[in-house]
Amino acid sequence: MTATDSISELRGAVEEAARALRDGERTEPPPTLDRPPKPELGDYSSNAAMLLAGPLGDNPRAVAERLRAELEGSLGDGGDIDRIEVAGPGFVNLFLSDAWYRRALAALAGSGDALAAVATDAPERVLVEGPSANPTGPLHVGGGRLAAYGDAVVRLLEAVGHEVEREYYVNDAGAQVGTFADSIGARMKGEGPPENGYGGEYVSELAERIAAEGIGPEDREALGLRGIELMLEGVRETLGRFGVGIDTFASERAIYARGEVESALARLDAGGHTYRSDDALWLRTTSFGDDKDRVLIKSDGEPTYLTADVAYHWDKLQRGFDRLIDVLGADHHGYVGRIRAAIAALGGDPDAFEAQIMNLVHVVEGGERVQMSKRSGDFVSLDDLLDDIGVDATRWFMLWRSHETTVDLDLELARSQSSDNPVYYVQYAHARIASILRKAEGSAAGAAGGDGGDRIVPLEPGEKALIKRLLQFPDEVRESAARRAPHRICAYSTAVAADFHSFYRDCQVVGAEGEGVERSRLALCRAAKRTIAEALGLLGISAPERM
RNA sequence: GCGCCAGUAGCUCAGUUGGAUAGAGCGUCGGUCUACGAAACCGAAGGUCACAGGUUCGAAUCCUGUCUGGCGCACCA
Repeated sequence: MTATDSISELRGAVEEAARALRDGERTEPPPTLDRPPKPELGDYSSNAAMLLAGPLGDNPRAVAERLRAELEGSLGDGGDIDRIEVAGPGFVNLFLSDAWYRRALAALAGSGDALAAVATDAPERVLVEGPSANPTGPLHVGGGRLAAYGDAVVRLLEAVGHEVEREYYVNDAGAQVGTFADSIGARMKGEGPPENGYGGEYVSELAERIAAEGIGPEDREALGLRGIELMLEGVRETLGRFGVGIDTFASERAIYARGEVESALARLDAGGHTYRSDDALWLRTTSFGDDKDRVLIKSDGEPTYLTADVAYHWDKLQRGFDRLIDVLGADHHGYVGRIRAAIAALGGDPDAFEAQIMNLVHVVEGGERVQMSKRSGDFVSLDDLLDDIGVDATRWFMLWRSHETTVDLDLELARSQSSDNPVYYVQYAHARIASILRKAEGSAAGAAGGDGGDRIVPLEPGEKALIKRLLQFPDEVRESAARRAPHRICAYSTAVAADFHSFYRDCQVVGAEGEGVERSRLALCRAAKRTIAEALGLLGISAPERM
């Protein structure tokens, strides 16, 4: 038996009862099985009667009564329920027995991995691209948010059984490389940055380092290439330190070098999707839902950024991925229509392409926003942030809000190692449990293990609440993965920690009296500890044994 | 002007295939350490879910319109 079975069994029983009332016909959408808002309303609750009222032509409360009779038969025989009530507009509320809770806990304790049960029935090959920040400077906090998010989404997708690769697209071609080279060259000559150039302190350091390698300011190409190479090295180091693994770095130059841009252009041309106007080559993206057509080759003969990107996305599809997820900054959201259109024009499935738009992150200190601008060089780099508040707090504060909303990262809050800081709150719960388990190793019950299945003492409300919370984990992971919403995992782990702390206040664990009580509470502690660790693991955050 | 995102407690935000009296953290006020970690717990105050219509047994959630804020609307990347 696995952890989800306790919930799935109940859900199945409700669906079964609903079907019985409709002579075997299934109800669409399927009835819910939720936790009601208040404990007086039972352990679990279903809206099945309201859904059935229409088709059956009966009022919801009457239908609910019939459902209750069905369920009392099916669940009652197994001794799973204390009682069933009909309430409100027609909710069917289930009050579960201690026997059900003991079995649920045994199932939790018995499965070595809380996530074992979440596998999807439709695994996909997915490529997640991000943060793909320009290699003309170090990663800043915005890139860090893209990286943290992309990485958490990858972990979620892998947890539910998808086959995922992570890729970083390197813009190492085009005009910006020249600008970057000029900026480095200017520094070598002791000059300020050129107009629209890069002026950060790191450019000076780069200039020094590259000069020492014997490359002079006049060698523009070598300057640009080497500069980007070195920046990318730094990016890799930062990402590594941040716990973000990238499987492949895809080079824009390489896309050109392999002739993929030409072949993409040829394919678009052959499909009749391009035309010439004003000396430029245009892609008719409006045929595929874009607002206006886009230029592929400028009148000066140079391709646009879009052209390489189209070739790149086509390349990704050709590599056999079922789904492409691009993690993009909010300032790129105008871009997704073009890519979709281009994919369609190339004959691909535009729905295979999915853009996750990340909103901005503002670093706040003392109520004021710290300014960020790569051009002036006055920005908070991800490295600086990691030095300041550490990997765990950084990841937490970049993930705990929906990616669609802007987030203010309050340095003082993130730095504080106190109860104010939610990441420590969750980690503290984990460390506290670890401490209890260490203490229990000496006791007979702790050494014996087991799940307390022989327990006859009734369960406390705090124990039941925690068990229900832990049972929720697989659904939470599935939902978070499906919606690409790691912030839900932050909220969930906070809730587990809160439920644990309440349980801990009410229930003595080590040395608890009563047959099997200590054993069952230790089993609950182990399950809670493992769940917190796995939840934090999905976020790339550590779960310390001590703090 | 057009598009995307947002508008929920004093602040920061959760809350989507439509469910019961809308939640959490911070802040404020008041309690709890001679038992396993007080980095914790318990309680209180705090809401026209931006506004107006609509859909139905039921709307923060779906539809339409309006207002406000952020971002984007290149032969830049």
